[in-house]
Amino acid sequence: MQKNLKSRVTINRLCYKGLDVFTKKGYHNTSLDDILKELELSKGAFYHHFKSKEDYFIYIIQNLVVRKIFSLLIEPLDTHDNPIPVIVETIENALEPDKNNELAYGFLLSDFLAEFNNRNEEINKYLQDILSLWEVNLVSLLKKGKYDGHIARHVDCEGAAAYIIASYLGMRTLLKGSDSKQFVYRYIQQLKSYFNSLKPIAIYA
Amino acid sequence: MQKNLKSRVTINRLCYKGLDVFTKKGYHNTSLDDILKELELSKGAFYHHFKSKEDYFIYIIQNLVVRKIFSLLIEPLDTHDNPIPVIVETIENALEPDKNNELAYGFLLSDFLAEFNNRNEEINKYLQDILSLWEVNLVSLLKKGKYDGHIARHVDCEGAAAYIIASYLGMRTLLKGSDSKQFVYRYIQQLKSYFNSLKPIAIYA
DNA sequence: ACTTAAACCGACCCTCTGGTCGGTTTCTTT
DNA sequence: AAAGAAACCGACCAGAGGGTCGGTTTAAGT
Repeated sequence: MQKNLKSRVTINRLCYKGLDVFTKKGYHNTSLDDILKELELSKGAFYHHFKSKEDYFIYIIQNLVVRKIFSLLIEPLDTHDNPIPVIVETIENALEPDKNNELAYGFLLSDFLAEFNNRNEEINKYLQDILSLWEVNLVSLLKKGKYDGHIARHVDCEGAAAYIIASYLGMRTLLKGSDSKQFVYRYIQQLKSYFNSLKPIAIYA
Repeated sequence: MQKNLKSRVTINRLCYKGLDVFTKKGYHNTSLDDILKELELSKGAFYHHFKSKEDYFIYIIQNLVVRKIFSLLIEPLDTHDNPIPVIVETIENALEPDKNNELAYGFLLSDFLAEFNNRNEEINKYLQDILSLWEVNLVSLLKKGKYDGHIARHVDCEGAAAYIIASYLGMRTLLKGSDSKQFVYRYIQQLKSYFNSLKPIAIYA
C-alpha cells in the first residue's frame, strides 16, 4: 500500500475506534491501551500520528463529531419551508438509531459537554463551537419562520432555540438509561406540543 | 471531642468537600489526594471511614445529592394546587443560584448521569433512582392536574414529565457554558410556553 | 491509672497510563 | 541498488493514584 494512504487508513481506524470507546467509557476513563489493544497497534504507531491523547481527542471531535452533527442536525435546517416540521423531522431523524447514524453520535455531545464543561478549556471550546453553530442556525431558521408567519411574533427565537437544544441534550441523557423506542416517540410528541405553543394563535386554534 | 461525634464531623467534611471537587472536576478526573490535601487529612483517615473511592462517592450521592434534589425539586411538588405554576416555580427556585442552593446541586445530576451512564452500573443505579423518583412525582402531579381540569385530557403525562426533566437536565448542561442570568430567564419563559400547550384549550385561548 | 478501641497518620506498594526512544520494517526516490 | 524517510514496534520510564498497613494519638470504659 502507498505510504500516505496507509497513514490515512491508520489514522481513520484510530479515530473511529477512539470515538467508539470514548463514547462508551468516557475520555478520562479510557486509556490509550484500551484503544490500541483492540486495533492491534502499538504506542509507537499512535504517537507517530498524534502528539498527545488530548490532541487525538480534539482531532476526533473536529473530524467526526463536528461533521456528523453538522450533517445530521444543522444542514437539514437549510430550508425555506415552515421551520416547525423541519426541525421536528430533523431531530426525529437524528434519533433514528443506526440509520443515517451508525454510531449514537448524539450522545457524544451531551456526554462530552458534561465531562469537559469548565474543566478543560481547550476541548470545551470545540464542543461549544458545535453548540453555537447549531444554535445560530436554529435561531435564523426560527426568525425566518416568524417573518413568514409560521411562528408567532411574540416568540423569543434565541430562547426557543436554546430550549430545543436543551431538551434534545437532556433527552439524550435520559435515553441511555431507559427503553428507547417508546421514549423517543414520546419525546417527539412533546416537542411537537411545545412547537404548538410557538405557532400564531390563528393557526394553533 | 466525643469519638462518634468526631467521626461524624470528619465524614461530613469529606462528603461536602468531595461533592464540591467531584462536581468541579468530575469523578474520574478527581483523585483522593486532591480532596485530602484540601482537608489536611490522611489516606489512613479516609480509608478508616470508607472502603473505597466508589463507596465514598455512592455515600455522597445518597446522603447529599438525593436529599438535596428531593427537597429542592420533588418535595415542593406535593401540593393540591394547579400543577403548572407549581412546577415552574419549583424549577425556577432550584435554579436560583446560592439561595436555597449553596452548591450548584442541579449540575450534579446531569453531569454524573453523563459520566456514569452505561459505564458503572452500581453508581448509575443510584442516579437513576433519583430521576425515577422525580419522574414519578411529576407524573402523579400532572395526572392530578388533569383530573382537576388544569391540564388537557389529551396530554401524555409520562411523556410530559420526561420532557420537563430532559429540558431541565439539558439546560443545566448549556448553562455552565454561557451567561447564566439571561439564560435562566429565557429558559423559564420557554418552559411556560411549553406548559401553555398542555393547558385545556378553553384556558389557553 | 490502665486497658481498649476508635480515629488518624504517612510511608509504602502496585498497577495503570501517558509518553519516549532506539530500532526495524516497508515504501519511495533517485 | 542504495539511500532516505515514513510507518510502526515494543521495551521502558516516570508519575499518578487507589489502596494497605504498622504504628501513634486520643477518647471511652472500668
